[in-house]
Amino acid sequence: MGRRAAYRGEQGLKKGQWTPEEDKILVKHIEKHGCGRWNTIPKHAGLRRCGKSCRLRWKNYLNPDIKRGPFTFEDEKLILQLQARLGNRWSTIATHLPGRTDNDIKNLWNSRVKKRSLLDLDDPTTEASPTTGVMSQWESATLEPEPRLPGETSADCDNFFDIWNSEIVESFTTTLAPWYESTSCQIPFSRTPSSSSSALVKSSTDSCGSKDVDMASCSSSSCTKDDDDFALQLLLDSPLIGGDDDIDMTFLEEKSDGKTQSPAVGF
DNA sequence: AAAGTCTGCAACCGCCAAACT
DNA sequence: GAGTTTGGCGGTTGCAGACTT
Repeated sequence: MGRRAAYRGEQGLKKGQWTPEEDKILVKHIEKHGCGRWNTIPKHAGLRRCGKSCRLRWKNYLNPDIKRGPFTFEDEKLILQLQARLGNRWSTIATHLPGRTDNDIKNLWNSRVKKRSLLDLDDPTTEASPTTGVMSQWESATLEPEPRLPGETSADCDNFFDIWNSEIVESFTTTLAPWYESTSCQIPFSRTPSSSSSALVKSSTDSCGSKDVDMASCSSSSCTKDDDDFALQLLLDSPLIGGDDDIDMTFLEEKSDGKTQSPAVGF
């Protein structure tokens, strides 16, 4: 799969799809010499590519550390949470998903957002729903690059996860109750007592057309895609994330001793 | 079976910041 | 300190395969 047919760019540099031969040359060179100065690599390796292109090819495709295959539900949930917290800082988000590249995450996000915005357009009744606010904020987050948070470190992100794992899921169920009741839905998630991480369990009944699925007893591999999609959809639809503030989110700030900075999309 | 449409994703582009001269 | 180079990032594009009609 490639972006465009290979062609020669300026100065005889090749662009477009990488061939298996080029891949082999690049991998061999990096295995032997490491990836130091990308601009010198094509010259030394004998590739007619720019350094940038080599770097990208290695980083997004050839690097053996890259995890391939579809994202799990947990991965997607994590991305959702991180995006809500960090905005479109894909490289930062990628550091929390070992083996996943920022490009993969970006692609996943873009396809999800695209899907969602089309759904919203198709269904005018979503106008009054909290979902609309969520999506418009996500989309605006895409359009307006969030300013870098000065001095933010991965430790700050970890702090966020501590908060998330300890408090948010609980708050998720309690805070959302009024909304789900108002929409005749049952709260779709409850927290498993034994779970230390952010395990969410779909309730066994609901009035919104969900199926009876116990997410806790269901590994990502044994769950059907529909189930995963359904659960993710509910997260996406949650008014908790970025809604227009009928919901008190101050517990986040209190819990984090002021470390939690105001999020890109309204946490 | 063919044509049209959709989706996933590899790769390019432009911008920015850090490092180097 | 100014100019240049390099690496990194996020946004976007468009091809190819999957799916639908």
